[in-house]
This record gives sequence, structure tokens and C-alpha cells, in this order.
Amino acid sequence: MTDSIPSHQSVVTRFAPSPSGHLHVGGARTALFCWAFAKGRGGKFVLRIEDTDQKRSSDAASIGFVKDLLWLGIDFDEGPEYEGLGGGAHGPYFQAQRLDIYQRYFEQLLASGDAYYAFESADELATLRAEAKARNQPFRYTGESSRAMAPAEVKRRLAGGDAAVIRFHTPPGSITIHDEILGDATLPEGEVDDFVIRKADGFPTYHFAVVVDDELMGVTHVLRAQEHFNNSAKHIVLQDALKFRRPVYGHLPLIFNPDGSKMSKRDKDKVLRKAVSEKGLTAPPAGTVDPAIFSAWLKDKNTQLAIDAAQTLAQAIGAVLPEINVDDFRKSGYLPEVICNFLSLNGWSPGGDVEKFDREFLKKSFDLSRVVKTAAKFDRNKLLAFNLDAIQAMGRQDFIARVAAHGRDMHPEFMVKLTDAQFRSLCDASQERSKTLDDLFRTNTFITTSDDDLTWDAKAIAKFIVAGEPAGAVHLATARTILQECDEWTVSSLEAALKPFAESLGNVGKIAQPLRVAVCGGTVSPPIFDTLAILGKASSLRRIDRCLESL
RNA sequence: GGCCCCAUCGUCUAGCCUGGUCCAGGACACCUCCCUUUCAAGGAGGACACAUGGGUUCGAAUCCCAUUGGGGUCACCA
Repeated sequence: MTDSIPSHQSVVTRFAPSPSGHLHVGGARTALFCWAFAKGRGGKFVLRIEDTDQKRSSDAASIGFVKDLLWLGIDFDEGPEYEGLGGGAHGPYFQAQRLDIYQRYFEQLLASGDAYYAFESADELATLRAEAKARNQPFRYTGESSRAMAPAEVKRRLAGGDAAVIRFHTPPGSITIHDEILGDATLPEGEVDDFVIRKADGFPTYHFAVVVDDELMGVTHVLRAQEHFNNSAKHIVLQDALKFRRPVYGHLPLIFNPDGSKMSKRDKDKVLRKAVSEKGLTAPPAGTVDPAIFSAWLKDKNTQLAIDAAQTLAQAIGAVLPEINVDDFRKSGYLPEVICNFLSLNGWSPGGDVEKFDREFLKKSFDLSRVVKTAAKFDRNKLLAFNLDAIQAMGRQDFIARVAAHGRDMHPEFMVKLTDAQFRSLCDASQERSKTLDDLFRTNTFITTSDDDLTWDAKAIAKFIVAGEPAGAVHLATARTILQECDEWTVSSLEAALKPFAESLGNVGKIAQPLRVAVCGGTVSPPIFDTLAILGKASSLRRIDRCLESL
């Protein structure tokens, strides 16, 4: 009865997150592996929403994370209907809509004596738990008194409206979990107590819903994060009692922050709190966050600011929040194919020194035997390096198209200020130095600043305009008169015009830096001739004039 | 604290199952130099790991045990 599902049966995997507007990178990795495993074997990938927690049901309808999944190129065969995807014969795919299904199985277990009602309140249990903790003992619910309760008494209390949960009566004996990744592990008898399978509100607990749905949806392989490992024991005893098949389990190693802490949505909040306290802020900057919400948040470290509010506040105080969600990486200009590639490498590798590959390769190659047992620390540096490599490998048109799409999405105000020709020139000048699709927008704000609003960095002025013998300003003035004479304003013509003068000074740097500072306000920009060409003649001269006047 | 799991460069990992070809390979980061009109990018070098202690064996990163360290889990959350 403990046999795994036979291999000739086609593979079905599932990704079963709580409803959320955003997909966490850890979740993305799990989804990716589930997807690759099923797809690579001609099987099905099912998406199921685990929304059995009514306390969090305010956003239960929110499955915004699906857009992140699709952005990554992870599609599903069955699941909630979403933009033409989803549906399927095993729905509904929201657990909250499957209550009648669970009820049948509750009744089955109640009838067979494998489950029973229990009337302890959450408070009572919390007290017992606290006592156990104080004694450094694990708390185990044995439920002798509940099970000893006469059926008539149970009926009476139920009829009287007493709050009750249903608990599963875990049979005696040790429980062995077979795991394709970790191997076998045996939990001694008594480790799994009589856990709750139906809450007082009538909803199933996670353990129960998972077991029923996996069976009904034909799930053959359960791939999930290692934090669920011990839960498998509960699922196994439930499957046995319900006479269900056992799926093959594979528990994936966790993904951590570089410092070893668990990567979580709260990391953003932590960074934000730190920035706020460093700045000594007691009230939110005007126009960012509601002051009442802000002070409530500040008071209670256990609360988190809503994601949008956190973002605006961070922006206002110049804090950079860590990327945690897939959407954060999208906004930062990472490519979805690179994220998939990199995520795959956290916990798995194809071997043979191969580490750059696409989703098709992953589908074909992914297998459980090469999944690593140890947790990985998420290395943003390496991700960034992969992203750079992918960008550099792109064709010119492809790069322009993708940067433009990113720009329309994330920086519309930037896009409207540039002509098509300017934008293409900027792309050409930026591709080889772009680590993300966002770099070009962040590092070239001088282009969209109007000529008369441009300000200069004092250090840059001191070093490249004021200093020198003769001063940079002198060369700048000379360069200006040369530029004035240029009728053709292209990269090559500008270079040709300025080269002789630059060489007479020794090297191009003598003139490039003063010019760069004058037209950009700082020391960093695309190559100087590209920069001048993109700005155009009128703008370039005007900026040089203003710079010279400002001295 | 109980239980469970894990342990190769700073990081992701290859090698481990089927001991010798490993004085341990790749990648990111790091250091040095080169190139250079800034920032990047690029090129050439370099440093860097089998947690510790016992076994087994002619021989161990690879097998066994212990120790240490890390993680997970002990909810009417998933």
C-alpha cells in the first residue's frame, strides 16, 4: 500500500501557493522545477490556490502572482482561469471552493474512527503549549479526553453550537518518509500527534486539503520546499487512512539570503525600518504614506507596510529595497530567461560545468537525482553577471526592442522626452555597459533634464573644469568654438572635428572629461561623442555655455 | 529543548552512489596587470575549499561512526 505511483503513469506536478499578488523568488524556483519536471516528461503542471485561511482571505481573490509566473515563461495546464489559461477537469482550483469535497472525506474519517471532534479552545491549547515550552518539552496533543467523550455528548455540544475542530487520530508506530532527494527518514512514534484537519470555521487545514486535492487531481510528484519535509509524515498517515495513493516526494533545498537568514518578504520591511531609524524619521515625508499608517507601522515591528507604500517611502528617503519578488527583479531590469536560468542553479545543476541554458534545456535535463540537498544563498552578484552576459549576447535590434518595452513600462516619462533616433543612439551607446534593462534609464537622467535645469556636481567641476594647467575650462571653451563650426552632428563627424585638438593636448581625456562634465553635470556618461550626438548641437552648446557662465 | 535533515573555495556548484585518473574542476565575487575619453565592458594572470576527530582500506572529498556547526519543524498559517 505504500507503493509509489508507477512510472508508466503520466507525471502530474503542482504548484500550490497561497493567494498573493506577488511571486517570491523561492516560490518561483519551486514552480519552475515542478513545471520543468512535468513538462520534460510529457506530463501536466497544475496550479492550485491554497486559500483556506480565512484570516488572510481579504486578498484571497488575488492571484496577481500568476502574471509573474507567466512572465517567467511558466505556464500551467490546469488551474484557475487566467487570460485564456487554466481550467481543467479537476477544478475548482481554489480550495475555498472545494469545501463540499473535503466534507465527504471528513465524514469518512469520522465514520471510520480515524478522526474525532475536539472542543479545546485555541486559548487553552496555547496555554498548554506555553507550559510545555517552559519545561522545554515538545507539545503533543493526545486527545484522550476528546476521544473518550461519549458520542451523545459530542452530538449535544455540537448541536449547542460549541466551537469544535476535527482532529485526525494518528495511528501508533513510526512513520517513514521516502524522499527522492533526501532519501528516507523515519520519525519515531509519537512525533506526529493528533493534528487538526478541520478548523472551527469549517475550513480544512493545509494538511488535509493538500492530501485530498493531490489525490483528486492525480498529482504523482510533490516537489516543494524542504520546510515541508516534516509535514509529509502527516500527509502520509492521512493518505493511508483515506486509502489514497502516495505521490513521490521531493523536498527542495531552501534559498537563503547571503547572510544565511531566510529570504522573506519581510526583508524589505527590515531595510526600510533601518533606513527610517537612521534618518531619525518620526513622520513620513509629505505625500508618501498616510501619517497614521506610518506611525502605527513604526510602533509595531511585527507589521509590514503595504508593498506600494513601502516602495514610495523608500524612494522618498533614498533607500533601496532588496529584490525579493519576481516583480522586483522585473522592475530592476532583469531578463526572465536569466532569472529562470539562475534560479535553476540554486539547488540543481546539469553537471559537466554547464551553467548557461534556457528553459527548453531545463525541461529536457531537469531530474530529481541532481537536486542538491543543501540550502543555497541567493547571490545577486552572479545573477547580475548572468544578466549582463545575456544582454551582451543580444542582437542590436533585440536589445533596443527590449529596452524600449522596459522603458514604456517603467520609465514612460523618460521615453516621451526622446525621439526615436535619440533613443536608438542611446541604446547603441549603452548596450555593452548595461547589466540590466534599467541601467540606461538610471544612469542617463541628464538626457531628459532640460538644458536650463541641468546642475553640476561640485567635485566634478573642481576636478575637470577648474583644475588643470591650463584649466579644463580653457579647453572647454576651445572645444566649444570647434563644435560651433560643426554642421554635421554625428558621432564620427564630431570625433573627426575634435580629434586634432584633443591630440594636440596629448590625449582625448583632456577634452573628454571637461566636455562630459559640462553637458552631463557629472563624470559618468556614454562615450563622449555619443553623448554629444544624442544631445544634439543646440543642447550641447547651450549646456557648455551655461557651464562656463556658472564659474 | 524533542524530532528530522544537511556539511567541497567568500558564494552557486562539479566530483561522492559505482573509493585510486582530484596535491579537487567550472562560474560569480575578490586581487594584480593590460586596454581605455568617464563609467562599464573586455583581455591576461593570481589567491581561495573537501568542518573536526576516529575508523574501514594498499589507498578516502568519496564508505562507517562520533563531535562540531548550520538549517527545518514542533499552529484551528500555508
